[in-house]
Amino acid sequence: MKDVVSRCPIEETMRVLSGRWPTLLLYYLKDGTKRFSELRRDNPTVSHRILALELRKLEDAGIVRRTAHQGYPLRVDYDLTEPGRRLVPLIDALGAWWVHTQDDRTGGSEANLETAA
Amino acid sequence: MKDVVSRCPIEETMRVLSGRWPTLLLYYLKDGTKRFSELRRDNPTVSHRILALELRKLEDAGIVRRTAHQGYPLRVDYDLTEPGRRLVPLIDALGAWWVHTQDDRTGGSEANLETAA
DNA sequence: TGTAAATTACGCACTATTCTGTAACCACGC
DNA sequence: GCGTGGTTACAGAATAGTGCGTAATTTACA
Repeated sequence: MKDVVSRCPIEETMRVLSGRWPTLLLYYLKDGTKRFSELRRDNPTVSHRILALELRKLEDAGIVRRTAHQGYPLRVDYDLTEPGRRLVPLIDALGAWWVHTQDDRTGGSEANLETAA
Repeated sequence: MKDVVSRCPIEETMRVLSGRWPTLLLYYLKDGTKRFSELRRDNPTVSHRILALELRKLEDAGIVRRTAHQGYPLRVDYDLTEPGRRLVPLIDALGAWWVHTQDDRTGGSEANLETAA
């Protein structure tokens, strides 16, 4: 459960996307470039340590690109890579699945789809 | 961070699918009905406690249906519900995304798509 | 003019919480 | 006693949060 490299692509993908933060960060980054502090403001419940760790994980996975500008009060930009952008609609589809499923349970006939755009 | 019901459907979906086992179980169940012990054999690295917990989680989420036959040496069947079956192609798409992404890194021009059907 | 404070993006150490695994046990019918 | 599906009790591992420190520079203020 440590360095087991599975050959299963789904397992590999879930290794990166599992947890609360990865998909949320994808969600906030799909609008464009964000700075570290902006991402913290977007989501105040994540600690800075975890945010840094998660961003690094996404960077290692090739989903997010980190751009550090050397300068005075320090400044780092994050944005999605091409693979990262390709991931966005898939994650949106998962959200739509959830909405659809809840809809089946609570409502019934009248669809009240709120498919994330 | 305990019983916080988020309004974000993606977060809700990931709450169920996060971790190693949910997507794997979906994968094994997409072929049809399986018994508890079959799922253990399919995936020997999961402990039976965790398997029971994960199956219950998926059942609560409405993804898996549990059918207990009362009888001699006890027998329980698991299979996917309708929402569960709708989830399968989305998960396959995540796998395909991974394959594609790895392909971009190692290979380059010639696409070697293995989009799971 | 000197000093303190704020800013930004973290790293490190420590703690708290959560997850996962092991082992034992239950019920049942044979 | 065996095998089935499942639960509980406890232990260890993984994950998450808190708070302090750092770098360089600007601002706050007496």
